[in-house]
Amino acid sequence: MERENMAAEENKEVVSRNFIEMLIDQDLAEGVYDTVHTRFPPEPNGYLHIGHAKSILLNYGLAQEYGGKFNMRFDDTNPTKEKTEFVESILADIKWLGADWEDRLFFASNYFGQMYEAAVKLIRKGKAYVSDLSADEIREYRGTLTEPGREDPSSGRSVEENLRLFEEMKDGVYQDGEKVLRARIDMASPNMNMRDPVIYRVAHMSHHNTGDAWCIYPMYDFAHPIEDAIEGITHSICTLEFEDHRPLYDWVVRELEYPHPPRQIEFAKLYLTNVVTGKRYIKKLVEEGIVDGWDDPRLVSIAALRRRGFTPESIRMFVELCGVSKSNSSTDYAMLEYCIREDLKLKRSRVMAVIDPVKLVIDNYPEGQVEYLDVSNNLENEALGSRKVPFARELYIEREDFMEEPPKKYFRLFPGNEVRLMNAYFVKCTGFEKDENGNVTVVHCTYDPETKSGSGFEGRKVKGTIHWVACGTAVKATVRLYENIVDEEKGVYNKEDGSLNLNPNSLTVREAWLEPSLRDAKPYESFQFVRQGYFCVDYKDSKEGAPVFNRIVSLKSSFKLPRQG
RNA sequence: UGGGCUAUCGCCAAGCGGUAAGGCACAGGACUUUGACUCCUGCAUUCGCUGGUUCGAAUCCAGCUAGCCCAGCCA
Repeated sequence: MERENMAAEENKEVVSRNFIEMLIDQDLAEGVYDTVHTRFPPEPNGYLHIGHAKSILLNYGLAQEYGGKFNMRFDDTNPTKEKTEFVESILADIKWLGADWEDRLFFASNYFGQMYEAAVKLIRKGKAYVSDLSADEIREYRGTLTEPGREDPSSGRSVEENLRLFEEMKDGVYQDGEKVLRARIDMASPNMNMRDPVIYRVAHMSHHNTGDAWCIYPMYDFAHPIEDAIEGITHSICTLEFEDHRPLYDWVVRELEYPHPPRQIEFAKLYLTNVVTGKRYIKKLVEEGIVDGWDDPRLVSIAALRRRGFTPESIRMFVELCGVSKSNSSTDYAMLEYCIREDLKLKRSRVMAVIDPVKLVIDNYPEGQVEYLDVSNNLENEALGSRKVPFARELYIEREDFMEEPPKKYFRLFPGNEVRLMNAYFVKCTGFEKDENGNVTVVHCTYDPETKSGSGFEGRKVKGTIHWVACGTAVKATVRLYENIVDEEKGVYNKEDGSLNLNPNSLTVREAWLEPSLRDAKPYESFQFVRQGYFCVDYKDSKEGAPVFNRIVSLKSSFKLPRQG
């Protein structure tokens, strides 16, 4: 009995809850809500990036955790910025991340009718009025951060007149900017958002969803609480910059008298160190041809991460590891790298690929002989099975795996030294050839047939093991190695003009030799190239029989080769 | 004295009055068919600063300091 208790005690996971969970627990305990219903409400005006993943996974995760529901909703209240193509890409990205909105896909624009009625209700209550002020005048009347605003000259209109004017706005009587509907709150509020915010504007423009049905569109601050209330959202989770808007959010749901008003909770955005997320910067990179699109593997859009070879699991792990708080923070990119390595290490085959080749000739191995070695795909995960790898007299090995004059503690190939060829035999370096420039062209060695992998040979040990690929059967492939696109030393942004400090070495393209089994690797398929890292087949540039591999992430290494030359 | 928010290790982040979790990174060591992985070990006498309350403060109070957000008919 006592032992059981102790076991139970040990198994009790010490998981601390984030502050949002604490608030939800409290709401549930106090009976404010009896369920949890969240949503992800992007505006379809661009592609999603790693920062959005946090919001998506947080909202979806919370709904899951509490057995509630999660809605997908496009916050498409401003036709000037929105496009259908973004709707498609956003849905694809969210699906890929694994958040499931089931049958609850909504568009704010489908609520325009209800929003119009809501505005009419406010007018009837004397809580909203039509203003004749221009945008510039409204700004003037709003006051400044330290001075209160002034009463709008139009604010004294009767309910009847406001109703008529607002209907005329809807009917297209007015030009863009000629009239707006304002909420009547407090022009002297220290919170700028409460100084009679504009809640409806005139915009004669086709909407991606409603076409030309409307020429007036609600503003975010008015529309968002209504969207949440209509859908029965309980916890409307958004980012910190909306904190100042919460009083307005609450004002709207209160004045509109929704029975179970949603509650807004804010959290800090996810930032990654030394990473470019700004749309205008990415646009510039694309326009200048520095990257090959918004899904260039060096970027951190969801599409870019997917193309690079990141998995949804790794991103979920990353977001979880980052945690949720209200302090502005910037997570180290190394944490993302850790997550993808962690996710892939048991899932992917470990294969041999030589990305900077030099020839190795085994002088005592019969010419023309080819041996098919049985190689495990992943020693830590037998479920991945095994494959046949051809072995022959002439191989490619990594250029850095041979040194004429080795530094201390170098235990790869050098004259007189013996190493293991991974999955094959011990070989002893007997010599090498150089060209007229002094570059090593061929390394010579002899092998010991006794030492074949798996034979149980225990006669002697070697300190080094190197990977290889047989020349005759190797597949040539393009391999792309990435570094940070910005210069980490100088900082992301140039202090003088705000431009990006680019890293000229952000992309290295190499011709590599691969095991023949990789000839038919399919787009998005990924592998661990022994010692080189994890690589994924590019979906864009690979052709039949000629895969292009993106390096997802390199492996950690505690051995650094001394500087060449 | 505009308002709001934040401040715990190089980076995230627990902690909610009882004497500083965890992860990443980093550094040692063991193991190893790749110097990876795995496994050990180390890594905040101190919580932005200064006072106060208390037997006891990262936690409560006061005052300061620093950073972020707000003056769109964007979201």
